[in-house]
Amino acid sequence: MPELPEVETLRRMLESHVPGRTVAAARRSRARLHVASRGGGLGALAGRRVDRIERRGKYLLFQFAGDVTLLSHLGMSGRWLFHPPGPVEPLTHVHAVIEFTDGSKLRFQDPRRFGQLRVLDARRLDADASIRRLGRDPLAPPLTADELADLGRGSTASVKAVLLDQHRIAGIGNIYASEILHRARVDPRRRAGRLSRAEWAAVAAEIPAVLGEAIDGLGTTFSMYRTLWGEPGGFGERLRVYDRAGEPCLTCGTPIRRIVQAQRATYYCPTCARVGRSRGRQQT
DNA sequence: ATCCTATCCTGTAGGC
DNA sequence: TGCCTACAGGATAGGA
Repeated sequence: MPELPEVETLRRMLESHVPGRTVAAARRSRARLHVASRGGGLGALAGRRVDRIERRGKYLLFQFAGDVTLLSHLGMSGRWLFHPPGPVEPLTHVHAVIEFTDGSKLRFQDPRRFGQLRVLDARRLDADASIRRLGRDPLAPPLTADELADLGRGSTASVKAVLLDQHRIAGIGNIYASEILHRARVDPRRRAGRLSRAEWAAVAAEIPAVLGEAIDGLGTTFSMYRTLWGEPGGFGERLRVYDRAGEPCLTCGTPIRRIVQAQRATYYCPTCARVGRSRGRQQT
């Protein structure tokens, strides 16, 4: 479900409502998430005040007073929902509840259970292998064409696989990889090591453009994703290729093609990608 | 090292 | 209506 724009949307909403609140009780339900918690249960959060909410790639980090971090990954279907004081509707697949002293609460819901929740020592986040191996955030500051070319240099993997590799770039997922490459007019099947400097420059320009617009739209709701208030994101109607197989390209009218790479759907316009291939050879 | 495949889990949409 | 299959925004272990 969630890629960088969805997680960042959640982070901003959490950041404006949660810091300053103190945990009265936090518990994890019996139904376990696929990746088991390490470093103790959520009980360690009781009595602690939330200082701030951070993001690393697709991970959310709740920073609590006393150097305690709650790490959360939404997997494919995870949601954080915020509830003001008062009764809440019952929900299935709720794996964790954090109650604050004022009666408000956060619930973590994740039907597919690919999500993650871990309590970590804030001073030693790198002790967590998944955090330690994360590549750099593509937005802060924006990746340059040179950095991207370095990340892809010598790689025989597809350029789409490189964009999706969280050890290289932390935050781009399956929807935005297709959108970025389409707008950059790069064929997703190209081997990353073969891209020209001009192609990397186009990709570098589209990464912040696409991710930024998606953040402005509060993310893309394809099916599961909801904001902190349970609302869908608005960027879905601005997708140009994802889930549009057979529909006309908004640029040239060619039917959008769906292929499978590494068992995951990729969408692209074959005409736009071919036009982009010749860039740089036709300038003055 | 790098790349690719299979796997974890549940819900939903579409074909019959 | 029900049954079946295919597919879904993720990361990761293990094999080539």
